[in-house]
Amino acid sequence: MQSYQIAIDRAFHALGDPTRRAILEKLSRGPVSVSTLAEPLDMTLAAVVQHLQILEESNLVRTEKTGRVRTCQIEPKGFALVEKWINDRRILWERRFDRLGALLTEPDEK
Amino acid sequence: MQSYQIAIDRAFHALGDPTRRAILEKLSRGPVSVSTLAEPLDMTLAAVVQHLQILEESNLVRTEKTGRVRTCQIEPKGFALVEKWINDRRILWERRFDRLGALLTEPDEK
DNA sequence: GAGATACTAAAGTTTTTGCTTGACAATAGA
DNA sequence: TCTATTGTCAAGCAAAAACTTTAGTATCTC
Repeated sequence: MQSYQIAIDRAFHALGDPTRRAILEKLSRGPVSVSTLAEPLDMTLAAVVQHLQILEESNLVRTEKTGRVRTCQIEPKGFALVEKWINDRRILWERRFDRLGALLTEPDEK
Repeated sequence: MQSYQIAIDRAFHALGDPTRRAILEKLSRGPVSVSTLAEPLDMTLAAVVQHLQILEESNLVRTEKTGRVRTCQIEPKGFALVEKWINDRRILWERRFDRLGALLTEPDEK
């Protein structure tokens, strides 16, 4: 399996683009085909497919082809990774904040 | 105040770069100066300052200059925004999943 | 006040990204 | 079978992003 770091890199990079986030917003309402996904977007189908490849490689989207239509849906794994990264940071900075609070409320502690 | 959409765009774009995430990782352990932040990174100080500007504009970092040294620290607002976006998506796709589950466990429902 | 430190600002270069184009494959429906 | 639909692939291009260079300014320390 690919390293945690690479997976994090891919997921955050994928989320960095507004078009890809728009795709994810639509997919969170339910699975749709590539051309349905492309329709409201002001770009060619080929461009949308490229975005989908990036989303799939970062485990934010899963796709499956049946006949000639590829259906796309949300894949929670990538999201979980991103949330974990943020949470890990928060744990660190909140722990610091707690220590600071303790220091301020108990200034005589040795 | 800037629109929610612009704030989201900035925060996700800022998090998309690995160097900026490395900066955030360091800052979550506590406030540091710009040059301390730059030291382990394989780039010039000027480049780090540019990253910091982006992080500050996206409310992920707050900085304050005292004398000649600028001290940087985590600013939770940007993180909260990102988490909210992800959570909003999850609410949608999990609701769908629940309905699907109900449909599968109670197939005779009219 | 002289030198060292800690940045800042602007311009230029290089790399990456997002997108298009055009040519093509596979499947569905008449 | 022929035609429209749905998607794929690879090459190329323009804009954006990341980074460097150069030339500063402000402040600290001696």
